This record gives sequence, structure tokens and C-alpha cells, in this order.
Amino acid sequence: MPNSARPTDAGVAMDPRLRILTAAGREFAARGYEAVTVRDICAAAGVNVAAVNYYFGDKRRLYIESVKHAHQERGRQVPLPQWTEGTPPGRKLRDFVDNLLERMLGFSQPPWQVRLMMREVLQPTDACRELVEDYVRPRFALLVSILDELVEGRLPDAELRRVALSIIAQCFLYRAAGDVVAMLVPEREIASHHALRPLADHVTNYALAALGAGPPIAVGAPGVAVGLGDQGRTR
Amino acid sequence: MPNSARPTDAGVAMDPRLRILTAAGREFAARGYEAVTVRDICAAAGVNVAAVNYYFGDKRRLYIESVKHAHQERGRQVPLPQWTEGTPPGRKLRDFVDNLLERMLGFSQPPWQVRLMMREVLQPTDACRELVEDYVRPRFALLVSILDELVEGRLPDAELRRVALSIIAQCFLYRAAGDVVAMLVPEREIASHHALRPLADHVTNYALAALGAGPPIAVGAPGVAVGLGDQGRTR
DNA sequence: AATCGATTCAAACGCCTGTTTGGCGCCCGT
DNA sequence: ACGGGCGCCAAACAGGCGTTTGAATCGATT
Repeated sequence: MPNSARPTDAGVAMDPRLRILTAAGREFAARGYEAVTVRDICAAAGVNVAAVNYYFGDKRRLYIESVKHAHQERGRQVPLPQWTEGTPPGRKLRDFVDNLLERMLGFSQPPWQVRLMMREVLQPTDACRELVEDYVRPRFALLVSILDELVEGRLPDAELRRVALSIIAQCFLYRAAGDVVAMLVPEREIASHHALRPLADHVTNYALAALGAGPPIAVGAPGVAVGLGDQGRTR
Repeated sequence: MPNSARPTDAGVAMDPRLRILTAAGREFAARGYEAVTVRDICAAAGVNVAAVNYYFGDKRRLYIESVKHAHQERGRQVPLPQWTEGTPPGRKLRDFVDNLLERMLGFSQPPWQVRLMMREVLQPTDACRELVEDYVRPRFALLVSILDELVEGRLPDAELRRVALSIIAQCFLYRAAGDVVAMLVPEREIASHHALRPLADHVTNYALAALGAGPPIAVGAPGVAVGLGDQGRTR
């Protein structure tokens, strides 16, 4: 693996392998595996067609590598907040939802990586099982444990898992079906009610209310959480 | 091998146009537009390759037609229940969720039609906007009106729409990401907690509790709705 | 019987796909 | 200094793609 690129080179030209990897991720995310040609990717990455086979063997393996790569990148970009011993579970839930939405909708960075992983979720391929075990399951377990803490052990695990899925589902919808949601909701409402923070508050309050750990959904200032119940509260 | 089918033949051999339409729907639903070849479809439908272009012009238009066809078929298969004047809104909500899940998961019939429409939702093409206006929007409006009735006008429309999306999201998750859900939940739990009826109850109860129109999620017999609140109740 | 339009077919048409090839030039170890 | 190997490339490859063609077949009408 001696490399011809000047080791001190920066910016524009990086490791061709990496250029291919990110270009492939972007393309696959946007248009799907079958619709993207090796030539597309190589053009976008500024390398020769043969480079894909040289570095990755074939298209399929490039795809799998690009999914893994995107997943790693994403994990690095949006880490979970650190909680102290005394952090109340309601606060943790709020942070968790906030973090999940930030990851999925990614207002602060290009969300193509999530879109790529979303494809795996929607139609699992070889890369999927690995992705779930490494990335999804620990998160899911964390959410369940937060909920458990929240209801102080009053609910069986099976029930907790269903509630956890209900929470994830709401974040999932906006990422996976965002285009359709935008068609169903008046445009001005998107900005005011469907931005990241208002959404996170809605999902959290909805869950807290359903669990009896917060007041019912009520009329109030649209985004700002209304009535924090007895739980610790956000920023 | 010239077509032996008498015009009066039943069952096996029907209008070739229709055979192509359903074969195409099945294939597109399973593997996506790009991955499916015209030759695949024609082989499955038992017609010559040229038939696609003869009846539909080209592959793209066949795809659009197959989406529309699947949508119509699906609507015919699972009609909404009829409500009388006095039906309480809680009951309506329950029926609505039940119906939505039945449509989406389709325990009673092959769900490939839903899968096809799901593809449109996840990555809209030309067929999508039409699909949303004809099929999704009226349903969505109905759900919002049920919720409005439920809270007796105490919530603004924007809030109602968010709650409606939260409900839809939960049904959506199980259809779109069913494979991953199955990986996250213990196998025996799938049958007991994630069958149609228990799921519908969970989603409904979750919503009722969040809106303050029912008791919080509580421990109880796993599937059967526990505590119907003050709302009218199911079958 | 002859005619006509609609339907079906085998075969072929370009084009584009993923992949392979063989050679060119550059760095690096000895 | 210099050969060997590594990275890179233009070009070519075989096969599959969507689509077109022109003739064969059929049923109903004249």
C-alpha cells in the first residue's frame, strides 16, 4: 500500500479509494444500487472506470463498503450526549429523540449517509444485518432502558419495546417519507412545526403523555414544549 | 403454441394486458424498477417481449400503470367501515388504525400492492403526486377530522396533523422496516405483540393516552386492549 | 372466400452495462 | 542507477438491456 499521492497533499485530492467510496455513497443514496452505473461513480470521483474493480473487486462489494463507510462517518458526526448519574429519564428521552432526529434529518450536515442506510433498512441486503447489530441494536437497547427508567419498571419489556418502536417510527417517517409529508402539510407549517426542535418536542411529549409521565398533548406555543410535567427539562 | 386460450376461458388465462399489469406490479414491488427487466415481466406473464411495448408503449409507462392498478385493487380489497352518526370518535380512531394496518400489512391477502406503493412514497416518481392526491390525502383528512372530534376542537389543525402523522408513522414503520423490526424484537414476541390486532390496539391506546382521552399505557394482557377509557369500544 | 385490422411472435437492432486487458510511467529499494 | 512493482489509464470485451421490425396468425366482417 505504498501510495503515489504526496502524503502531505491536502484538500482536493485525497486517497482515490476514499474518493470512490464517498462518491459511490452519494450516488447510491440518491438513486439506488441498480440505477447507478460504475461509470457514474468514477466520473463523480474523478477516476478511471477500472479503479472500482482495482480497489473493490466489483460493484457489489463497493456498495457494501460504501454502506459501512457511511455508517461509520455518521456515528462520528453526531455522538450521543453524555449524561451524569442524576440526569432524570425524561431529560434523557428528550435528548435521545433530539439526537435521533438530528442523525436522521441532519439539518447541520448532508444527510445522504442516512439515506443510504435507510435504503438498507427498507430493502435489506447483505450489508443490513451487520448494520443492525452494530448500529441499530445498541441504540434501541438504550432507548428501552431509558423508558424502563421512566416508568420505574412498571411495564414489561415487550411493552417497552413497542413504545420504543412507536417513538422511532415517528422519526423514521420524516426521513423516509419526507416528500409525502411535505405534500400533506401546508408549506408554512413545515418550517414552524416540522423543524427539528419542534418535532423532537412533539415526539417526546407524545410519548411522555402516553406513558402517564407528562400532561396530555395540549394547545400551546407551537414548538416550545408546554408543561414539562415532573420531568427535568431541556436546554 | 399459439394461444390456446378460448375467449371464454376462465381463471388461468385472462386479458394479456391485465396479466402483464399484475406480473409487472409483483416484480416491481419485489425488486424495484431498475432491477426488473421487461423480459422478466413478460416471462412471468407468459407473453412475448414485444407485448409490453405493444400495450404500454414502454417500460416507464408500464410501471406507472402498474402502480395505479395496484392502488385501485388495494382500495377495492380493504374498504373503510361504515359509521353511523352516533359512533364515538374513539371507536372511529380504533377502526381507522385497524383498517390502515390491515391495508398495509395485509394479513389476509398478498401485500405486494402495498409494497409497490411504498416504493413510490419512499422515492417519489411521476406516479407519486397523483397517488398522494387521490389516495393518501383523503385518508389523512379523515384521520384529522376524527382526531378533531376526539379532542372536541381543543387543538389547532397544525397540532392535529402532527398527531395524525404520529399515528400513521407507527403503521408505516411495520410495513417499511418490518425486516429490521423483526431483528430487534424476540421472535416469540412478533406473534403475540406484533400481530395486527395487538398492534392496532397499541397504536390507538398510545394516541388516546397522549391526547388525554384514555388511560396511560399500562401493564395488562399483552394484546387485548386494556382499559377502554370513556370511549366506545371495538368488536 | 376474400379482406382487413388487431394481435402475437421470433429475431434483430443499437446501446449501455460491469468487467478485463495490456501497457505506460513513476516511485522506491537495493 | 536501475529494474521491479505499483498505481493508473484508454480501449476493448461479452453479455444484457429496452425497443423495433416484419411477417405469421387469428376472428370478425364484407
